[in-house]
Amino acid sequence: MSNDTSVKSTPKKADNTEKLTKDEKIYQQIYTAIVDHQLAPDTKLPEDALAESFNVSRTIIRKVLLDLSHEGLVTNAPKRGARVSRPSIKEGKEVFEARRIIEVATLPVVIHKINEVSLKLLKDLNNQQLAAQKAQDIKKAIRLSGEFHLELILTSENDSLYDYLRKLISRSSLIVAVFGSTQQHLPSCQGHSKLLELISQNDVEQSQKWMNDHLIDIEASLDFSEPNKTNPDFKKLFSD
Amino acid sequence: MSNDTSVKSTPKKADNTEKLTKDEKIYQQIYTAIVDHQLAPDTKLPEDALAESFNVSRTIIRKVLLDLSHEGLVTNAPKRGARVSRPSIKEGKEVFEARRIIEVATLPVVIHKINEVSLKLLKDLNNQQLAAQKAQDIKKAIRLSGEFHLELILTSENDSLYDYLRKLISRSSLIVAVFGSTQQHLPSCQGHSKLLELISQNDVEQSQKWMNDHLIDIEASLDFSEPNKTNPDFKKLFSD
DNA sequence: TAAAAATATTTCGTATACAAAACACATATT
DNA sequence: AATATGTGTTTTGTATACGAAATATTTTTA
Repeated sequence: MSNDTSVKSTPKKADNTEKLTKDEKIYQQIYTAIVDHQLAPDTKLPEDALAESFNVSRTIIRKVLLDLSHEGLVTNAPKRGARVSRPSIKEGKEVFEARRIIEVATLPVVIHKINEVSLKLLKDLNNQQLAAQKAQDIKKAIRLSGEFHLELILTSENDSLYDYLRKLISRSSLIVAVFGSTQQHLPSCQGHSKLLELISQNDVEQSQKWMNDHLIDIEASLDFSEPNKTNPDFKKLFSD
Repeated sequence: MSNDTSVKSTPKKADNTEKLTKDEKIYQQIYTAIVDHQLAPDTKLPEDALAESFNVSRTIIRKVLLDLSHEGLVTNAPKRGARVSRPSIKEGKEVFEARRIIEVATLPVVIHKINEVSLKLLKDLNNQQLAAQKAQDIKKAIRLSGEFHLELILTSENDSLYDYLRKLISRSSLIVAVFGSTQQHLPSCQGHSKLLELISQNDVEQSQKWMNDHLIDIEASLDFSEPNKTNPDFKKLFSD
């Protein structure tokens, strides 16, 4: 299709009434399956099989996989096909460092430009997230948390930054899939309530400090210590 | 090819000895033509014509154009083909705002991690740029300036940020093509010398201030006032 | 039996064919 | 004359075919 709508380079509200072309629908389905952890890292994504299950030709699938690789969710190895990306420890740390830099440095603009409508939307998202947490629906809570961070930067009215943060947050889902500790430390029981308060008070400095700590908290809930599961340590495994 | 090497998602030195596949070579050629202003914004990029001139099938060209659209250099309109992107005024301002945010906020990491080797490389790049400016080779100076900014962020050792800044700098070239004022204000006669000095002294605060001012300077050398040439004002044009 | 070689099978990379949409131009209509 | 309609051409979207590389399987050999 070669259109760039499937790339979602423009921030838009969840206006699901808009028509999606065939490849955009397929993109969305695979995208969702990956960030929702239904497709685990390293899962092979063979063109033939996908083409068959979506009833399209490989041409379409190849385009979708290429788009997903630009999003960082899929890794394409020449001549050996696409797999769901498995972020390395280094990549995991880099993504959170990038998020800290972007999200903290954008807050002054956000606070300067935010209005009542956005603030209400953010409060709604935060309430939904708190409800999901109370209901133990971790996945929903994580998704809503991501939406909150995105909605926040949307108020900066900078499409380029929005687009970049969207990619970082997508990749964060993958990173949680790989490095999320089993005991689910579940950071931020209070969600983003405190941040909203600070933003309402136009407190740039404290907002930035909160955001920085918040992202460090999330990162701290991950376990970057274990060796990458991609290369199992056979020596240790079979030494007896 | 569906490989992601053509996307250049990993920072690497200008190691031109590495083998490029056919589509990567084509990508590079079109990429260079665009950022060097040999292909002006809005120039149509018909698949057939490109396929013929590169002696490949449209399949390859479509992949290259898709990659370029992810880079932001090409805009793909469904069913009506690809064109060299013409950044709007809003996009132009956004790109420089994003650059300010990224490059200023990354400086603490850069200063923390920089070593003698990178510093020497940066000094070389800066000297080359000054020489190019003295020789009135504006295009070369601009290219070297971009390489300097990229090399700088490379020292932060964050591939994701590097990748994003690379895209922003590519798009900056396009923005200069569209909004660069004819009298070439030529900012930063001293290049990046002062910044290197501040970095050597580990002066985070002053470095950040310098970088912010520097990017504002560059932006100020552009003329965002004129109406977008894409939609010529016919009424004004033919009113006589 | 285990490693190596040969063969078969799968999967990817690319060219090509054809349908459908967009475009350009000529003709008709008011 | 300006807009509208129709027709032919160009260009894009998608499926498919085929060669080539990678993977899996079998056979051979030590």
